[in-house]
Amino acid sequence: MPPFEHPGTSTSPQADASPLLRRLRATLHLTEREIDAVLALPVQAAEIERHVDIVREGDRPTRSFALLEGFACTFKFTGDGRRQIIAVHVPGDIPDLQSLHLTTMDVSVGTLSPCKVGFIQHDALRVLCEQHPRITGALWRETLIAAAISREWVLNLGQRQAPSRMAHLICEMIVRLWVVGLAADLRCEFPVNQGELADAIGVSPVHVNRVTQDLRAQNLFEWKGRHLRVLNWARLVQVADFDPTYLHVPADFLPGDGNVVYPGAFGRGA
Amino acid sequence: MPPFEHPGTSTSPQADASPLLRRLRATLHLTEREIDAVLALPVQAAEIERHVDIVREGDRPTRSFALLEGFACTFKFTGDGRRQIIAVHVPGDIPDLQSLHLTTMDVSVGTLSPCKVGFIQHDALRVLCEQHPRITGALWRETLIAAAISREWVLNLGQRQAPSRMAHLICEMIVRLWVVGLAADLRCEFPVNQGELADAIGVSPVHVNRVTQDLRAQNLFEWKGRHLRVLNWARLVQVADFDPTYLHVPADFLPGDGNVVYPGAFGRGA
DNA sequence: CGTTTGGTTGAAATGTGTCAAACTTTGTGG
DNA sequence: CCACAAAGTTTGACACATTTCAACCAAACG
Repeated sequence: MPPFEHPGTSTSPQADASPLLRRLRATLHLTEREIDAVLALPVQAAEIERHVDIVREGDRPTRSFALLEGFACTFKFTGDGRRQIIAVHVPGDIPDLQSLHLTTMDVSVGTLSPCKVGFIQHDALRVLCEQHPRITGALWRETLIAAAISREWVLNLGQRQAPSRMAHLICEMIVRLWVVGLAADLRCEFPVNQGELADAIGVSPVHVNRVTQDLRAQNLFEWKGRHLRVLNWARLVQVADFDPTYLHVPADFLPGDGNVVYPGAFGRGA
Repeated sequence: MPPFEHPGTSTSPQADASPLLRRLRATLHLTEREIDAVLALPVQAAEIERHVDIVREGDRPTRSFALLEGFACTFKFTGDGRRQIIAVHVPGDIPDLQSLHLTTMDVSVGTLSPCKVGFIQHDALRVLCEQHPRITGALWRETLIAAAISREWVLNLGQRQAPSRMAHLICEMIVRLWVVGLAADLRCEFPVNQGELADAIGVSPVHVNRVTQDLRAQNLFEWKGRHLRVLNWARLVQVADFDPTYLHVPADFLPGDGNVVYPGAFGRGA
């Protein structure tokens, strides 16, 4: 499938940066002036179909994009064609923000579902950063959280077995979607098939199938079509060995009404 | 073992930030003023023994540190006590720079060998960044490269088998050390034992032993004590499926005298 | 309604883990 | 400089999680 080229007729010429703004304001109190500056960003909106690459390994982009609606993922191939999904992106993310400072893409980003995205030229972002140091900090922070997530994935792939890996990915998705209001009631869109999940947790599609049945049998969640519903959050967290610290979300933004005990950095005795 | 506390008598009270400076200048031309600003940073030097934690998961540091000499690593435990080494740090790195913008550490950093480090208060870094936007960019870039490295580790752990994983880690170490002049002639310090290597590539120590013997038998490298010597770089790169793009090192800074063909982002036919 | 996409199953092959013991090297104190 | 302890490496036998292959089935789709 060809990569995403310049937006065609299906593209609305402009969009506002409000999802981006919402994201930044979640952790940082912005002044009027800063808010205006973000909203003044020239954003080129585009709708992109499922399973289309937006940027590819080797590209040298002059713009980044904010994911406004839908799901995307970052991935990479080994020399013999095995794909690893390295991150899943949810609305509000800026999946290729790193290209602002790293000229060559070392990964590809593609859509998992139909998406709405907003492209922003690097020049515009650079001006924004120069004039608003606190926004620089907030964007930098975004890239640091993305980095924290890949670090956790390293742990997940390196040390946990398939059932935990899978539960862990689901926990992460739920929390991140919860934060942006897309997983109220522990239900969410999850437009991924078993093969894609397999590429994300580093196991074969067949094994994903078996593990899924197992977890389903334990009544941890329902997953059908593009919809996911967690039935037993506390237990899922336990199976996943999930500690949300790495997501750097304030504690009161986490799902689980206070009854769920996350392992926590000090939960495993000294 | 207790974490690293306030530097004791073995600590020389100050050090200069020149290794840090060298790193920044590698990709960015700094002005006199910028150079002076970096050198003026108050750096508190300390010598730290092998196998000591410098920062721990859950900490809320008010400073970061530059690794001046020696090897360190970032790691994390699962709930049942399995350790994953998430990154290996070489001189010039700032392993916990993320704490500048993320208040709580989501990983630990510890020494692999005796190290010399230089602590820098976050306040000082923040002032530096405010006054020198290009230095902000360079530091941000450093964190982005660290992120790119963990992404590659995700691929490595998720899709490659033990022999490739191991070869890949060695290739990465060689390139990163080569860049800072510590792997001339494809030899370098590698103060890691088989158990630690196991934690880094996500396999058991026993299996590391077997795989090592295998790769050694193929005359790819010698590894004895704390010293590593690559005997067949081209072949090692091949076994590792190693494409150094993700390290974001200019091509002419790579080892291999031009005869080595790295797979490259487009080396696998489209 | 047929075609495509995605899910499910079983049996056999395999890479890696585990355990426990022996061996070798390195470091250290007498 | 030796002797001993500690740390690290090597081995074998066996267990097990996961892969592979191939077939079949079910649901979604146009």
